[in-house]
Amino acid sequence: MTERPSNKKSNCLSDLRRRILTQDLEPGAYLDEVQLAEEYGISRPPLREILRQLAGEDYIVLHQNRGAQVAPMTHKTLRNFFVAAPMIYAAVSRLAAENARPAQVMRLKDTQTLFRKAIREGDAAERALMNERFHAIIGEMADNEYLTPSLRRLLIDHTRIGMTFYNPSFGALADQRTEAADQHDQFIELIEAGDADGAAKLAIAHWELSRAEIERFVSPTPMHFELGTPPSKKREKGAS
Amino acid sequence: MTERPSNKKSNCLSDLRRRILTQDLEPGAYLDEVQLAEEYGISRPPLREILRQLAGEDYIVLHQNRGAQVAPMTHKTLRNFFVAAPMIYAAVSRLAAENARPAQVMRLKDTQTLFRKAIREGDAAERALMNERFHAIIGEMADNEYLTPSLRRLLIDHTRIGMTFYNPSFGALADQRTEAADQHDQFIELIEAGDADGAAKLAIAHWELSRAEIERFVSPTPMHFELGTPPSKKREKGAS
DNA sequence: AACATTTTAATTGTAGACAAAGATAATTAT
DNA sequence: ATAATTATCTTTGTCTACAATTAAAATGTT
Repeated sequence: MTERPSNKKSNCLSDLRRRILTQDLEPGAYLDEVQLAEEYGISRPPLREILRQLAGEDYIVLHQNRGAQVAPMTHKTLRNFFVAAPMIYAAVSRLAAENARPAQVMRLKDTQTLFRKAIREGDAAERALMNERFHAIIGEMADNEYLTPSLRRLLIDHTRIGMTFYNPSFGALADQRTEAADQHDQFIELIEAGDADGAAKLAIAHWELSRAEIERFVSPTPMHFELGTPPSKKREKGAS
Repeated sequence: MTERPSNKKSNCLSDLRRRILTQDLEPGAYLDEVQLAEEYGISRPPLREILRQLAGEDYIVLHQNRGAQVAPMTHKTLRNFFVAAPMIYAAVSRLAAENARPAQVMRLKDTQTLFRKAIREGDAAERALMNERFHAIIGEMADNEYLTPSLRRLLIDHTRIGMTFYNPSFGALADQRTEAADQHDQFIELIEAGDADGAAKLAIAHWELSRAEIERFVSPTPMHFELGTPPSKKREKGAS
């Protein structure tokens, strides 16, 4: 309420990103402009600008005269993800090791600290967000404006998939998370050492670990992705 | 003037894309909201939505309280482009050959017809746009939402670079363009035949041809990219 | 009672007016 | 005359109100 307008707006933007990444706003959910505008203390025009930007970043999809929808997960999502992820992750990690700057490495270490803390405390959303931030920083390090768009897109769904499959009662995943955190430490070391080949190789290993976790959940049961609700049918509000 | 509002808006969006791709709006140029709003017969709020979307698509960059700037070309542009382009183009072309649908192939052929026509008639802008569309359709065929973001980003600058280096008085480029058009025909054949390896291989060859053209112009003289004008200095209007 | 049609309500899209921030011009002091 | 400060103007950012479109409800018809 006492914030400057632009702060409220950027806060709204980052918070909507957060809510989509953590599945607080679920894939396929429809967003209500007036409700969100009130919630973030801004009027509809600036909110609509934010929705357009989120659409450009592929967090949401806009439908003519029928509002904004959180980007749905389709049956093709996982298959396409498996094709693109290792290629982009490896390429970005390689470039990050070549181009990383000390200030960026510091931010990476800070994020890793928060990542481990979230694992310790069993905070699924925070863990997913810090993992996303970790890899987004590696993307910044790569400093290649032609690869970051796909990396960002991958991270959106990778984070959401990670939230979907999160199951604190399943003990085997605890080991998986510990190993993932250890690999993050290795990323930091390799990037600091400028070891491009090592970073690319680690990216593949890191990917394979994540892939194994995903496949373990996908294989036995049919995928429980939300299919996007068609616009003409009854629309569920995401922020109810 | 007699158009329905939403038509005016989508027309504005696509026309701004066109003007940026053809360098009618040059890299680094600043855009005037009121001027553009008048030009396209809409008010500022919807125009600002469009600018946000274009920012999300990386056509332009927004600066807090100092307006929208056409995405600048920096000294790193070409280097990063050379790293990312062959990888993305090859991957996308491979997937296109695997997944292309007949209706898409038809659109590809139509675009190719327009592409050859533009070459014949020496229409540089139209040629650049039809080349962009051709490769964007291949991107659609690939049907992988994680690769298209980077492909789109590459095509923006590839198209702009093509316009920059376009020189109708230089005869050697005529051969280059003919060969590029022939390769487009080969793309169509390979995609229709579902030859993934062939399409990926052709993508590399197509890239090498383009790369050679670019390097021929870059080598002798220093790059004549526009560096983005810093916001605090006097700002040139793009649509003057 | 089921279906089609009309009426009502809710939501999205747009416009014009106002507020705030930044850049430029003018003024004053040294 | 030059530099700093103030004032003006331009441009961006936001809000409220209105228009248009779509979804839902109600009414009427077969």
